[in-house]
Amino acid sequence: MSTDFDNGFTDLNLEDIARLSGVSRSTVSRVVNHHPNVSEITRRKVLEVIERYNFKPHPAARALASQRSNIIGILIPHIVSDLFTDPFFSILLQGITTTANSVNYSPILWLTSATVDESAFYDQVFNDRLADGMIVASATVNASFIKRLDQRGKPYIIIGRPFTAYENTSYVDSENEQGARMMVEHLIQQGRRRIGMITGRSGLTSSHDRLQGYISALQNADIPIDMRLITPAGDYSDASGYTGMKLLLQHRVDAVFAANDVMAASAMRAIKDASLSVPDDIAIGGFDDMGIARTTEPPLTTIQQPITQLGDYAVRGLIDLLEGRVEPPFQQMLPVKLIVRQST
Amino acid sequence: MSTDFDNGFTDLNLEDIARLSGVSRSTVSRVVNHHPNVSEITRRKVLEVIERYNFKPHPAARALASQRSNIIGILIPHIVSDLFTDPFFSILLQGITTTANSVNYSPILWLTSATVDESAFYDQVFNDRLADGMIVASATVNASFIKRLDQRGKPYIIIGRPFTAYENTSYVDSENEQGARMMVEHLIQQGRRRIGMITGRSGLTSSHDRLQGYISALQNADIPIDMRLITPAGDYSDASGYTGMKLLLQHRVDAVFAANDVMAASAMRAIKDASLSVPDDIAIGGFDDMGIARTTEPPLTTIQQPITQLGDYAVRGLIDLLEGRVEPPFQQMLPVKLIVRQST
DNA sequence: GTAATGTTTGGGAGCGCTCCCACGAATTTT
DNA sequence: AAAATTCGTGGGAGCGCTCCCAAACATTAC
Repeated sequence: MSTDFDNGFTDLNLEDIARLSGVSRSTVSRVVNHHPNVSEITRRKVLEVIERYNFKPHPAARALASQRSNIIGILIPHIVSDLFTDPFFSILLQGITTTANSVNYSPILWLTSATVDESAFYDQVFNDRLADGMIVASATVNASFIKRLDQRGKPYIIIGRPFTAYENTSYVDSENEQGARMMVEHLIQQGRRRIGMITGRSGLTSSHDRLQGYISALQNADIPIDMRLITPAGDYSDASGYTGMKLLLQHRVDAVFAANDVMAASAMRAIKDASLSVPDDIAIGGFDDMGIARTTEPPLTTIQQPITQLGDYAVRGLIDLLEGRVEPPFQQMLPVKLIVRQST
Repeated sequence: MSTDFDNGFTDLNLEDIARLSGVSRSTVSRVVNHHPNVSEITRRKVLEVIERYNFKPHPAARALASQRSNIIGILIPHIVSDLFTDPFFSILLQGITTTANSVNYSPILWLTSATVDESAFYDQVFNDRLADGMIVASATVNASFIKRLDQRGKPYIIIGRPFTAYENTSYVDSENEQGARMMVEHLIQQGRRRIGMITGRSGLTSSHDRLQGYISALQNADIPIDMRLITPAGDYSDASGYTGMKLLLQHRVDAVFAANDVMAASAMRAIKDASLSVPDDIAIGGFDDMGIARTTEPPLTTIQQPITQLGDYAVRGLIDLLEGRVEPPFQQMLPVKLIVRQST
């Protein structure tokens, strides 16, 4: 079937294009899908008709026949408040979407939210028959989550290395440990010796890895680890940065590495409130290079994460998995960069 | 066809369910789609089998046969930097996604980004054959954009009332004008008389409407409009709030209404840098009730927008349009709320 | 020259649904 | 009582593609 002007829109199918260009349905299909065995002359002829009528194959028909939808699911199982305050997910989403679109995939979105029944939501997600594969954007996935992901039988990639069973799961992540080490080495090189750390939310590999980097930098420099200089209760929040810094002030630190920029900024406030100065009395280093790092006073030395590329690699890796070009697990760590500003 | 345990997953089709429950394909289809004419006993029998095998109809097959995909496109044609700094879109996306999922629709995402060829991107979006309808989240759509949207022949809803031709286009928006009026009336009620305004980015209906609300509040109170108290170059950015406030300081204002919270916060910095105090010397009101409004010193009086509901209404409106329950244009303005904190 | 191989093309079957039509059974009307 | 209507159900056709197979033709090898 094919009504020519459906809502003022040409809406033809393969068969119509075939008729209009004097070839068979199969040949048009070959042209559309860039199959090799089509003579140049036929290809041109068909392409011309396709272009003239602005023909696009019907995605549902294609999906049904080929059993591939060219749709990838993006799951962001995060609590609302994180989305509010943290542009990380916005940027990530942009990276994923841009790359997906450029390789002819459409991203469909699953977000949890406070108002929704979690278990029903996950049933929906895990029973989805539409997406060819999925990207899970969260570092908090646990073993049972990964198990369900595996049971689903379709490729997936996690953004942020998970703690559990990660030997066999596919992920992309930033070099958190190396970034933290770079930051602390930088502080040491500036002559700082009593270097404190405000840690991230426990249970996340990013927090773990950043702490690890801090420790290894100190060890490499033969500076003894002083447990009192590591705040126990940091959780990436503004508030925990402030209270963490208050604690560290009692131990006469001359530098502090905060596990993210938000905490670094609130630590700076705590320092000022104690009538001390950054970086003269205490140097501050952050992590993430969010917008806030540029607006603090003084601007914040921090570690830049390649967030957009995280999304980009996740999509490309997933598609490689999907098309069988690589075998799981697909694992990729992306380099980070030290951005020196005036806080150190 | 139907292999029973495909990747450890039951993956049956209608035909299989029909055979397993001793009825025909058609009857199963009726059960799945909640058609009325199925006897209670048959329905139960079929539902039991469906549940036992966790059957879900194949979305592509369904879409092909019914010519409806239950997918809605979400277009956010915004520059990167906005996404970075403004949680508006994150919250909106969450609202849209949550509602869509709850009514069995899947949202697919289109985001522009700096690295992508705009015209190719829009060709892709406007030629999409997958989505049943789309939600455009941007107040900057112009007449030619709306024309293409109309030509596409599928329902759409714009979030944010557009300037052009809006009589016939469907949109949902917040009561920006009314919100601004409420804020300025509040300032007047607090005894303020020289009330300045830092405007939003020109070309957006939100900026226009908020300015309009400011003007009408003053007029209602018989306070003459002083053009020098309206900054010409506000654009919703941190920087423009600061410079705008610097300008207003030269005209001895006793209150300022900033068209968003970001500018209100930077205006407060400008006031402090001039050694004046908020609210004693100058009261400040914002708009949006973003997270920042709670962390300024003092906390910011502002107007709360129902962002999540904006997404919710957009989805519901779109589906009503899709299913022919309402005729376009679907237009809806959502109420806003004055949140009084300590800055006024 | 013929045989073997490679290239290009068309047609059939099938993907898993929906939707229409038809038929028999149950129910209501006359 | 038969006729008319409603209800419940099954089967066929079709949605618009892909993919396999075979036929037709061109090319190369022997």
